[in-house]
Amino acid sequence: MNIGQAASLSQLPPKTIRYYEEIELINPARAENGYRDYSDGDVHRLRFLQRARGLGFSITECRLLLSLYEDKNRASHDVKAMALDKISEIDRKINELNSLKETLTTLAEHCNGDNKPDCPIIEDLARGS
Amino acid sequence: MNIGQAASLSQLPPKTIRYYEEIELINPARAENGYRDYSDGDVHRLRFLQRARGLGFSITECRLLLSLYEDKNRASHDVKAMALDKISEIDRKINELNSLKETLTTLAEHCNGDNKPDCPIIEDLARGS
DNA sequence: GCTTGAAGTTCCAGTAACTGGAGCCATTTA
DNA sequence: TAAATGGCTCCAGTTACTGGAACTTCAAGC
Repeated sequence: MNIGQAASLSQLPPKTIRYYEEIELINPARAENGYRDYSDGDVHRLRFLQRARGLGFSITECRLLLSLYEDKNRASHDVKAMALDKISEIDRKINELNSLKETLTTLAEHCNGDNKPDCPIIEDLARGS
Repeated sequence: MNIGQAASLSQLPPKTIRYYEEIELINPARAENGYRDYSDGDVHRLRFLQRARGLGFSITECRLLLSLYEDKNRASHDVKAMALDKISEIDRKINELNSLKETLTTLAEHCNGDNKPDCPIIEDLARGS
């Protein structure tokens, strides 16, 4: 498929997809006319990148995450260690999102009236985790 | 307190903190000697920024989130609408992190032996959400 | 009191990860 | 066949930092 379809399936702009090719995160085939030709696998990869980037993982971390699945040469216990490491990072992020959500929920509940109360909720948010 | 202490409390490098001042995300006091002087409130703000940035929110979004708490002039229903909007975004991120975590957990469990199996888990990951 | 090293300051240049635009070619649609 | 649409490359600009030079300030030891 062309880059446009890959873009709408992966939720990434074409510009970004071309950039990911430039930095060798993907390597799509080329059609006879010179157009990039994306496979379903390519789109899955792009979709993964879109999500992981949106969750605050750097390109380097994305490369690592991708390699966890794809690098057949790495020793199994290394894969496991890295996976476990990433899992605890993910747990941390989930906790932080939950505390942020809780704060926003409280805010939304308390701001029903016409006047915004002077809620110092940010203090709790910034303190906790 | 000086920038070094603010840095270690907020988990942000001093460079980044100075940059946040430059783009007017914080406005610390100055001591007589010209050193920046951070209050507890400043540190909370920095800590919040550190977390929100790490969760994939852009600087613009961080500004919005901060303004939700601090802008006394905005109408209450606007605050509520924005808060609810951010809450659904947070829910989406949490779901994505959970699916990513599940995938990595499966990977870690399946990669106990000496040889890494050829798991096509990435397919599920990239497809789902 | 002096020195020396760590930590602060500004300023400027460089990097990561895109993003927009010009100018050109290919394909689809009217 | 003409025009709109979508692809291509290349280059410049933006966002969000990050590193380094050159200088000042402070705290600790002699």
